[in-house]
Amino acid sequence: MEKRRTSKSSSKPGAQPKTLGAEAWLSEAWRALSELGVEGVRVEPLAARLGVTKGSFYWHFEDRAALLGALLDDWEQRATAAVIRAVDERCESPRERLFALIRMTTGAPEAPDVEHAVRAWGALDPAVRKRLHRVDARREAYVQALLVAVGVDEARAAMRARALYLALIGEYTRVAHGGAPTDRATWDELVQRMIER
Amino acid sequence: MEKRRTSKSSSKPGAQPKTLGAEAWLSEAWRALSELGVEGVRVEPLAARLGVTKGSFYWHFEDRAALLGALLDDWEQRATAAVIRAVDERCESPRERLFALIRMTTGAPEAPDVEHAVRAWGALDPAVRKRLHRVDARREAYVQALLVAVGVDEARAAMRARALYLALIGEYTRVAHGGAPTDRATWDELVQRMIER
DNA sequence: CGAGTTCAATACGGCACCGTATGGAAAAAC
DNA sequence: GTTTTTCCATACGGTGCCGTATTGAACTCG
Repeated sequence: MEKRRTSKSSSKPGAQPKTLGAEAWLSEAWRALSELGVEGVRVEPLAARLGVTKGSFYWHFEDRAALLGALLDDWEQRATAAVIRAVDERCESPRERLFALIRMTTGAPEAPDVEHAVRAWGALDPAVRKRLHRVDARREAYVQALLVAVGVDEARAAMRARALYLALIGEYTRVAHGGAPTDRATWDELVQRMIER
Repeated sequence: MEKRRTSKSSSKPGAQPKTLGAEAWLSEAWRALSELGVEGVRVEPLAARLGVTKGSFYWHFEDRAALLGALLDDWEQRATAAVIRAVDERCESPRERLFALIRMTTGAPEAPDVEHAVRAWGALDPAVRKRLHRVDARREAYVQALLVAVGVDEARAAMRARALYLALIGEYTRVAHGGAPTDRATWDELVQRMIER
């Protein structure tokens, strides 16, 4: 038959499968994306690194575009919900949540590369732009809500949430270039300035 | 002889030359870079857009790498000195200069694309990273100096200069994706917060 | 054990691009 | 007016990548 891409193997989590699954391709693709950008996500080099040939790839994926699409889906899901949940679980007061949010997002070691790669990608592909907009809007709204909860009035909160988020994007970009991460004191200073009435 | 790349033609500024110069290639390369990223700067497509063939390109440039190098030189020269000079000429008080600086940098319509493209490029090429570091350091130092001149103490000025500059990078990234530019009020709010004692 | 299913190897045609080699036309220098 | 220089066209070989087609090995299940 010519039906492929069923892929529910993987024996059991914990036993490394001697046969590749789609996730293996995905994770290699993530590495390539963050290190080389979208243009670095190529089928044959990926295959070489995985120690297989293209034959495997085209069994798991329709084509290269399908892989890129899968990357986006993966990112959009994890980029927002996970962080917000973690912050909400860990802290109570909105003030603590703000500081925790900044610490988490600026502390994750591989986040900048991924984030920057996706953004660089977005400058090239309109489909990626849309997702970026959604994610950005969601994150910014969350920050704004925290600021309001702290006591900043709506209008100012919107402006400061934007400012904070812009700085965060800037930091991702900066670190993605190998720049030294901005230290906690600087972030605290900024957040503090944004919080005050 | 096999000596090429002498290129001092261009008749006179004002008369459009019927024959291409290196600058024509450079400006097309800029467009490609900002629209498509480094990987979009390819010799043959550029030639097609200029209505000539590769033969022309390899007369003016050693190879593709030389073109990319020329782009970097061009950028580093214009990216810092020009803006600082303009601001210093136009305003007197450091406070005014700060607001003017932000307005100029966030107001230039093609700056975000160029800036973001160079930064995306920097994530891939270590040689580009170095230039980025230099430029970033110079810009940040300028902002810090302005903050100190306004009356912020050194330590805080360093942190706030960083924060401001990060936000600016973020804005470039944002706008490069087709996001709406952040409005003046938001910038003024941020700058104001960074200025206050 | 034989048949189907799952995953990968091999081999192929095609495209886009790089860089080189060589020749030609038009302008500049003599 | 011939020679030289300047700039571009044409043609070529080479590479890296995409996607398809076909075959084959290993595992699964009857």
